[in-house]
Amino acid sequence: MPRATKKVSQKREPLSKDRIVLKALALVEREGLHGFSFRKLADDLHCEAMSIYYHFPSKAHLFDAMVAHCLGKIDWLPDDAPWREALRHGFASFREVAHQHPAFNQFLVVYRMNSMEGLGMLEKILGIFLRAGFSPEQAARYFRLTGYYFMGATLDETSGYAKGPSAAEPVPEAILTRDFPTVVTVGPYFKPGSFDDTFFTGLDLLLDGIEMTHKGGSK
Amino acid sequence: MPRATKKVSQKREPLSKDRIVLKALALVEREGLHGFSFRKLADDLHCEAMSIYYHFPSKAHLFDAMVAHCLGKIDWLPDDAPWREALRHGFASFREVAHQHPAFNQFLVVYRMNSMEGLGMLEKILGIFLRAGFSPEQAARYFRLTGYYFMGATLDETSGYAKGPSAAEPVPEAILTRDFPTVVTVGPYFKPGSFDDTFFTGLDLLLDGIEMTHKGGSK
DNA sequence: GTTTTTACCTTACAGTGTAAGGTATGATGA
DNA sequence: TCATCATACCTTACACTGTAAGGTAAAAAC
Repeated sequence: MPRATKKVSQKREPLSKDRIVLKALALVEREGLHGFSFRKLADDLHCEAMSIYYHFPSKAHLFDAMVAHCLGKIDWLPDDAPWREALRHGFASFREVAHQHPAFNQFLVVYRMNSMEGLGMLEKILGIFLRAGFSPEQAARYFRLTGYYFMGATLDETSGYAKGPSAAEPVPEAILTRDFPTVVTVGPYFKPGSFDDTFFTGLDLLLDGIEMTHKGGSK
Repeated sequence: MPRATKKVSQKREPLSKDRIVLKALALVEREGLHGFSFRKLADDLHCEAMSIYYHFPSKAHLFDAMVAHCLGKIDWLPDDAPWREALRHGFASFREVAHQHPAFNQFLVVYRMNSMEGLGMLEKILGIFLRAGFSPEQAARYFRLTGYYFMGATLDETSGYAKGPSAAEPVPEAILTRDFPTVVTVGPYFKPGSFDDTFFTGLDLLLDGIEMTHKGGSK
């Protein structure tokens, strides 16, 4: 059906970047990344689509602001905290933010952190490694390792296999049990119940490995 | 500019699923995931957009087939290979495929593996863990850990920070050096030169950790 | 020789981001 | 007080998207 062309003329709070960003994030969660559009967002805001352009010159700019909003919610320990705790805490907080916006997280993980807020996050994490005494080269490498793991983890947790089918033609149950017995056997353990445990197990595994090169090498 | 409405009537090879899939993958690499469209694909195939619908009932079905094509190119060691080598080899091969299709990889990593080929991949990896003597629960967990890392790694390698700006308003050089000194210091080490090293360092770190629980626990 | 199937094309439609330009309201300067 | 200007929003229009509905020429099946 076509969307309502005439709106009831009603009092409504004026637009603002913050209000638009919040409604946009909510819309993405309601309709999915794919289902998001300026028209639907305008409906939610009780305004016309083009009014949004007064506040954001393009969809890309709006999405930048949404990323910035999410990154801004990450909690970091003070700079003098021990590096392992600082990393664990930062990643855990980031992960919580990702879980608050599962649909938007699909955008977040492929977002290149070249905005002010994105660079701020890089600065935070790289700073933790450098202050811990790692060389710039080590910092870059370990940032990558932990970042890889983190991105993949939140991505899978928010929109992976456990979230149900995305293939256009999902495999029927009968064929599943016949052709993929291992998947069926292991399937029950793919439930979100163990997400937390699994996540921190892997993160600690990586941090253990990183800590060992630290103690052994540059001390 | 509008695309040419009249085509030069010329001999051309008939359509086929394979030909469409290959051209579609090429188009995604040329124009990006965002720039892909059935009209452009039809131009490349020298046919009309709707002709593609004879072979694929929807864009989702076509993209499923593209995923299947990519997954089909992954090389796996025989079932009797040692589990660590089998995993390393499979992931390394998958990674090569991902690097052959960097733009499409953005779709691949968020793809839920519920298609025949996706489940086939799950079956392969879970099988490696089970044959190695891990319990189904361990298999699920370690599949997750390694999978998280792998997905994040290929994602960052194919479209991460090192690939240049994606933010609508990238931060100017001057502000970068002023506000993000750590990023600037570490920046040189973010070049793709060390991708291979970094990837296998992290993978081995995880496999080391996994191997230790194996030896210690269920032997 | 008739019918059916295959492989493609034409047209049309609702929805997309957004360029171009219009308009009501309030602030500012004379 | 009146003209001017900026702000905040809206209207219209355009080139694009995926795809539903239906048409058509050639090949295959009977």
